[in-house]
Amino acid sequence: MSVDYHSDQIFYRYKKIEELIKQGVEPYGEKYEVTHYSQDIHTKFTGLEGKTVSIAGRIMTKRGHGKASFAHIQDSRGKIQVYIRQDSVGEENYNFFQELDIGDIIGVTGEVFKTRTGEITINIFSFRLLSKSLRPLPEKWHGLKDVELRYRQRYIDLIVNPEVRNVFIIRSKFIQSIREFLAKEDFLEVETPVMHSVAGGATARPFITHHNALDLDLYLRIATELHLKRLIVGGMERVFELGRIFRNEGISTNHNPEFTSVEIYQANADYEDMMKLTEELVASVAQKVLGTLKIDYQGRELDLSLPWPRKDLIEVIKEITGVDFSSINDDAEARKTALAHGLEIEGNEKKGEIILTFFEKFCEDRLWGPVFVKDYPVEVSPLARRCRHNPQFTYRFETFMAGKEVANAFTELIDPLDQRERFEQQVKKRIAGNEEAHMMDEDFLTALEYGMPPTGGLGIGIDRIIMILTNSPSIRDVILFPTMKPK
RNA sequence: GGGCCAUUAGCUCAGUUGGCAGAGCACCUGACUUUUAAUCAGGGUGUCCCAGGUUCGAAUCCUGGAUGGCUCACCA
Repeated sequence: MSVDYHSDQIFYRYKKIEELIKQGVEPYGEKYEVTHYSQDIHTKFTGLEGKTVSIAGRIMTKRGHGKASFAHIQDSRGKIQVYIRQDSVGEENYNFFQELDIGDIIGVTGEVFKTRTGEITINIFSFRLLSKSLRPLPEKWHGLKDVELRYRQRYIDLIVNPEVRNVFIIRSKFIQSIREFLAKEDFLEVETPVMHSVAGGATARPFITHHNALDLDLYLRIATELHLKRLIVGGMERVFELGRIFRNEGISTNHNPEFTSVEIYQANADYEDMMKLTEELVASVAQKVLGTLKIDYQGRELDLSLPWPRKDLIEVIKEITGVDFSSINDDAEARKTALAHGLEIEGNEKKGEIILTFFEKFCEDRLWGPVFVKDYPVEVSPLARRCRHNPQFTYRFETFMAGKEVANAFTELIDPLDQRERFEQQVKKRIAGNEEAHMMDEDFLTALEYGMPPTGGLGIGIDRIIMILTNSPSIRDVILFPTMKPK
């Protein structure tokens, strides 16, 4: 048997397993019939006092007092104290219980009572070892703090740090509530390919994989956008997809290579409708999951009460930097302004690109929000419809909360001729070396050529909103297994 | 990819000027029949992240590397 007992503690526990087997005790048992969760016993104590209950969970603490012992058992809902005494289970069983270790999973049956110090407790009269733990758990008082271990061995983090479990419960409820909200609004959840022959719908570098039988390189999707719009062409007037997307870029407290988005498309709608949908969806789901619209994020309040303000991108830049791009008329002048503000430029940027850079560098992280920033330059919005009053801009907005971009939406570009021109502009950038620029997607253009109804589209970054709702400083705190280099 | 910081017992952390490797919890031996971070008596269990170097002597100083965190760049 190959057991890594590099420490004495693992060695002792391994010896215990051998001893158990010798005594005919199964160290890895079958299921235990449970009647309650630990939480039930606390919340329904009045009705349960004196009754017999069965629970199963992991031993988290142990306090032996000679011929009686206390322990805490943790299940998915919390912890409950158990009490066992030799004169109620017999000497043999009692000695066996004493041999159990912190970390072992056991099932217990006993009577609910309250100790003299007032703690709700189960007085055990029978129990069974369900799973022997060979490795010692981190310390009970300080828990597991080493962030590397917390991410690499999230299961330990979940066992010993209850607040971590809570983050992921909120995450699950949040996602479930989004589904419920959209279903109620008649949106249909769909699943589109994760492997794409053209990676489109966003400005990002894709991961590449390979299909052996077809001898074909494929990209992992960087967005769900273009397939969902094909479905709008197909007459599915309200669709959404909630799922993982992949971008082959840097890792930071706000970026993980794989992350979760929900993209929502609604025919006969525009970006004004998407703003309403965004604020209603986020606010109602936050209210449901957290019970409040006033959120504390890293010591500062974020108020999600409706309506959220709408601001023009150009106005936001003017307010924060003093630069008025509405009076800057050509690319050269825009570049000069960028240089004057210390931005590094290559010399061939378009005005629209400079505007976006200005916004990202000087404004984004100062938008506590929630706020909708709207009307983005056409050069940086190749899938959005041009504004009627100014074709240099598009009906696109991004939503900011706590200085983070959490949503991106447009009145969709449905004109196949304009779309082709936009793709061609992107392809030029690709050829010039910009690996994030969009690829030409002929198949998508063909779909548009059949006619796509006027549509509003919206993408929401689930992880970032969950960061905010759970007051988490890093995206890795809301992803169960964040991307790590192998050790 | 750049900069800064971290890595010492299973976990959380000390470690002074370069001079025997430390504490708490956990663990081991024993006592204890309502404890609450149970208590009491005894026990240190270690590849000081790795590889070189300087030195009589390195956890400590130097060089290179690994992993992680923060940050900048890139992005959402």
